Amino acid sequence: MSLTIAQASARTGLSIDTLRYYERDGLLLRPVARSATGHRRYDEADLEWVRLVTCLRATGMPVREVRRYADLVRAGDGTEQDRLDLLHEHREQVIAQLEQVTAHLSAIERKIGLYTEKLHGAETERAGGLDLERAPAGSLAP
Amino acid sequence: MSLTIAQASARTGLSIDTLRYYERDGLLLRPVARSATGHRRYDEADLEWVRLVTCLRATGMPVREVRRYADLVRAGDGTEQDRLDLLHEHREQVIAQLEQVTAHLSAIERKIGLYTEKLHGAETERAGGLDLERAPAGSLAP
DNA sequence: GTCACTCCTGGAGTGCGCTCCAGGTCAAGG
DNA sequence: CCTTGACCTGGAGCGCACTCCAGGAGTGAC
Repeated sequence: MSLTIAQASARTGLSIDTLRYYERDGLLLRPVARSATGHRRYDEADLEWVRLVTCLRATGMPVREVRRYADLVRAGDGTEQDRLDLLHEHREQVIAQLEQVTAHLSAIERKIGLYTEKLHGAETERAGGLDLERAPAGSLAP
Repeated sequence: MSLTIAQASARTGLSIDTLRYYERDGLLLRPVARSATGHRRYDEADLEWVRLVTCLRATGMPVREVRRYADLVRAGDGTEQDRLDLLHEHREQVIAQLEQVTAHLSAIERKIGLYTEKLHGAETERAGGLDLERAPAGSLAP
C-alpha cells in the first residue's frame, strides 16, 4: 500500500510543495520511493516520519534542526544519545515558550476584562473612568 | 522622566531597530516625542504600549494585526467593541495554538520516553527491540 | 578642533519557510 | 491521434519581521 504525493498531502496536511521541499532539504530519512514513471510513492513509514517532522515543526523547531535530527537518525546506531539530547533541549524550549505565551495570554485576558467592564458595565458603573490605552491628555498639545 | 531609545530598548527587550521599525510601521499610538536635537524620548506611556505590543507579538499576532489594533485605539471612542472583538479572536487563536503545541509536546515526550528506555533501560531489558525510527529493513536493498 | 559617542534617516539586505512557475513526461479516455 | 490530468524538475519569487548600512548631525571630553 503506497500513496501518491496528493494522497500523502491529504493524509499529512502538508502541501504537495512542502512534501517535496522537505525531501529536497533532507528532512526525510531517505528519498521517497518512486513508481516506474518516476512518481513518488509514500509508504506508511514515510507518513509516520512526516508526522513526526510536523510535530517538531509545529512546536517551533527550525527546519535546520529537524534536518540535524534526521541526519542523526540516518547515521544509525550510536547517535541515540545525541537524538535524545536534541529532543530534550527542544522540550525545554517548548515548555519555556508555553509558559511565556500563557503569561502573555493572561495579560491579554486582563485587558479583555477591562474592555468588557467598560462596555457592558458602563450602564451600572459610570464613575472613575478606565483609561485603557488613551494617550495622556495634553501630551502633544501642552 | 523620559528615556533615550537605548534605554527604552533595554527596558522593553526590543532592539533599537525594532523600536524604530514599529514606530515607522504604525504599531505605536503616535510618533514618539523628540528632544531638541531630534532624538526620540520615550515616556512611561510609550513603554506601556510597547509592552502590550510585545505581548501581542509574542503570542503570535502578526504585525499587521497589531497595527489594526493600534489604528482602532488611535481612532478613539466608539471602537471599543472592535478592539474587544479583535482581542477575543486573538485569544481564541492563542488558546487553540496552546492546545495544539501541548498535544505535540506530549508526542515528543513519548518519543523521549522511548529513547530513554532504550538507552538506560537497555541493561535491564534487552528483549523485543524498539524500532523507533529505523527504516524498515530491506526497503532499499531487497 | 578633533575624537568618540549616540542618535538620526531612507533604503537595502537577510533568513526563514514555504509557494509558485515554466517546461516536460507519462498514461488513460474519447 | 489528441486532450486531460497527475506528476516531475530546477529555479525563481514571496511575505514576514526584522536587521543592517551609509551618510550625517549634535554633544561632551580632552
